[in-house]
Amino acid sequence: MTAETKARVRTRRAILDAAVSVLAKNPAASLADVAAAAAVGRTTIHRYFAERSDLLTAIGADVLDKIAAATDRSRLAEGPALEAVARLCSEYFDLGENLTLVFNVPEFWDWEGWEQETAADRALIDLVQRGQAAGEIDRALDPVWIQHLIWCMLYAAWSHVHTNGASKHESLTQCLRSLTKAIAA
Amino acid sequence: MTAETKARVRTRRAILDAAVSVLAKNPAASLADVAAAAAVGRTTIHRYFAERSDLLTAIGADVLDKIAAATDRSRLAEGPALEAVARLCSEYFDLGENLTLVFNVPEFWDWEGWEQETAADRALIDLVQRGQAAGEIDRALDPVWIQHLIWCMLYAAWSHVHTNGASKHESLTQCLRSLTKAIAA
DNA sequence: CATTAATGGAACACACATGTTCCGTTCGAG
DNA sequence: CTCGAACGGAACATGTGTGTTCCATTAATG
Repeated sequence: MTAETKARVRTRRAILDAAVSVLAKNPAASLADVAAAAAVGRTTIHRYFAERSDLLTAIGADVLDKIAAATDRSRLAEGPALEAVARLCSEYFDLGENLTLVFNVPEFWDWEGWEQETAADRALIDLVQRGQAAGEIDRALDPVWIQHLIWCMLYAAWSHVHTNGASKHESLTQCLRSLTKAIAA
Repeated sequence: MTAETKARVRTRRAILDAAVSVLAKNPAASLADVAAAAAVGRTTIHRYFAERSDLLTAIGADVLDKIAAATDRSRLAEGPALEAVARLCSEYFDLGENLTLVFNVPEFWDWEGWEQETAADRALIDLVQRGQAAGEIDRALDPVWIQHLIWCMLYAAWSHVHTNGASKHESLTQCLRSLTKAIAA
């Protein structure tokens, strides 16, 4: 018998998903709110995550996994750099609440998990440098700034959807057009 | 004798400034934290702002004032549209913590104060439309999206300073270059 | 069917932010 | 100098989130 029963992984997922959804909209939400959204008792949450910080850490790790998966799907090494950037942004945009959560929840601003450079970070930086070497991407822009810019523009795109009621597709289109022009040579 | 003593306006300013500084870094900071930063007793804060929400409302109004002043200084009606946008961004960037505060404190996300269109909003939209009519600014981009984009890129610039230790000047330079290219025709 | 894992809910102690009251002290205008 | 405005600090009541314990119930497994 595995230590991780099917039931346990399912409820764990339910808690994580609900927490992402609730906290993305209200960073000050209580665990009772998360429990309600997950259709789970509040004590059950404490069974899986002893303290609130443990839940947040688990969420962070989960987001990192999703970012890694989205990066892999983007096949950054293939084709023109600008098109690869566009593919990556489309994938990242689909992270939805997982993306806005990182910006909205203060506990993630200086989270330890971001400090260490991930494979996804490395892949993006490499892609930008490849584009700069090939003359596709503006050499005057710092790759780290471009990385920062991409995340913030994706956040802007989602923010545009939520506050101005723009459609997801239209918002992403405007975002990609702006971003591509911003970093092009 | 005016109802507003010189001493009162000074402490009021001290509280507001301290609150902006503290809350920009930690949106969950207590009023005791604000009081300590303002070198003021906690009860004094309640003398000026009965409830926490009153303090936040006052901060919002103060930020709106600063935005209006910065917009006026930018003289958006003069010169090429792209240069006017750059002037405006430089002024807005100087708002510093007043800017990041609005992004970081959840209470401001759906604040009533933003709903009504201000003169600054109108001036920026008008400027963008003027630029589009003159062929300086990309006609395929929605003016409201551009407005959104400007704020988010300024936030990105400050974020770049804080997390990556970039210099303020260098960060603003990269931001302006990216933004100008992004919205140019 | 029987046993065990998994859950829900009540109850509790604890910590902390908030808002208020009260009183002594300090500062500044007249 | 004097008087009143402004302030600081202690104390208190309140509300709320957190983490824990305990017990009854339900679901899954063999």
